[in-house]
Amino acid sequence: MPVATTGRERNVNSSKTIGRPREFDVDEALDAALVVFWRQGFEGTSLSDLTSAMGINRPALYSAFTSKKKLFMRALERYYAIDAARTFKVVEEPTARRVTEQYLLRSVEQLTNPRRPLGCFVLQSALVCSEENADIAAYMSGQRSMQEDLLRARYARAQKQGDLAADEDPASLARFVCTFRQGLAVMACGGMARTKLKDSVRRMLTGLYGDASAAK
Amino acid sequence: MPVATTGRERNVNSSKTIGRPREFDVDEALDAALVVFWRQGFEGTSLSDLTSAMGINRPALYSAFTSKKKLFMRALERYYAIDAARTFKVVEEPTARRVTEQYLLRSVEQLTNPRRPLGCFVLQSALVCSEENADIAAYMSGQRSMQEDLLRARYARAQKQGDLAADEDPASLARFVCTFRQGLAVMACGGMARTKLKDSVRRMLTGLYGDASAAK
DNA sequence: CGATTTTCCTACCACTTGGTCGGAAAGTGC
DNA sequence: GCACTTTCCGACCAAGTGGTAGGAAAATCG
Repeated sequence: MPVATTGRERNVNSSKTIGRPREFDVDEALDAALVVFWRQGFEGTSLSDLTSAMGINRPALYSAFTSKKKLFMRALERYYAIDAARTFKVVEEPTARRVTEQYLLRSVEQLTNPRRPLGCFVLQSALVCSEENADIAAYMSGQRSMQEDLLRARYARAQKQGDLAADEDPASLARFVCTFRQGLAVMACGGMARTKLKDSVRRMLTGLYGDASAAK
Repeated sequence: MPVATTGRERNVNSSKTIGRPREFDVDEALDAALVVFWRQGFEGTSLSDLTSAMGINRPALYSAFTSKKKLFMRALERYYAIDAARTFKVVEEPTARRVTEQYLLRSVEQLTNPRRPLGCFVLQSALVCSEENADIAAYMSGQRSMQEDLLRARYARAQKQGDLAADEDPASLARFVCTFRQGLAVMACGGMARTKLKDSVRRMLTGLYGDASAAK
């Protein structure tokens, strides 16, 4: 469930604001922060890493984003809006099978987007943390399981509509698909090529639906 | 390829060493360090976290293990020797199919060992890192791909022996199995129950080998 | 016993961490 | 022009980081 709405702030270009106008674009700065968190993880990213990537200085960061953790949460929102939106839309596909196929194929596209860091922000930005930041690791884990919930709900609906076998367990199926997709994310993070990931997806779909699966 | 040999140091109980005897057991301390790195990741673990868990003070740590990174590498060795050894032995199974089945089932056992932190040390201790520790993240990524190499070699041998279909691609198969196993590791790290992981493994094996797969 | 070797441990090091203060600067409305 | 509002930014903060120095302590050897 992407948290939606990026860019609440009035922008530089919107005419007539009172006080000195902000000299940087909030969304651009946020995107720069997102990329650093994505590459180095929450705990591997220092305030200095952030400010130099964002092109602003420390007090500007704090006045715009309050704290490192809040900035991270804003970056997550932006990730959902910019990078993950297309993947989440697979629940709109007409059949359960199409949902699975498109979920995995779009995941691969997303995980190996050449214009972005490799892998999955939700996975690698905070898989584990020190006690001090355990809340963030737990939050990200919750975000991951929400993807599973989304699929489970979609499969359950498909079952009601007779589009999924009555003896199938939607929760188990969703869990299985998500588990595999997390594996794709790990491999993508390690630099595995898109073609190889797609080959694995092809195998997965063959296992689920038989040889006649569409490999796009 | 587990790096083997833990415990090169002369131990407290081995009689007659010159100089003041060490007051802590090196392997016990190493194990305590392993657990902390496992739970919090390399960058999420501070020297203070380590010394308090190991029950020693800072100079003792440095005299025994040289540096934080070297200690981490020693912990990795110990992980292979203590936690992963049984999983790696699956290559000794008689058939390719048995190798796959046992690899996944033993992985689940290992990932949810109730006497250990959840998940996979090799995955979660350093999935991504700051630039300063990028070497560690890269090293761990290499360790993960060595698991894939191990399986690929085993499948290739099986193919030579006629135990794996001639038109099968051992590299692709190994990649697929390893990708799924990394997914299991992520889910285990997030607290997914052993029974649910085994259910996913059952699905995976059914997809690979058909319904008559042994679920142990 | 004293000399030697090794470990233990308090105190310390320079540097980085996340975060803030307060005045100068750049806009607005009147 | 002047009051007002907001941002910019150098300087600063306490606390924590990985790592070390150096003397006291505990063992062995002769």
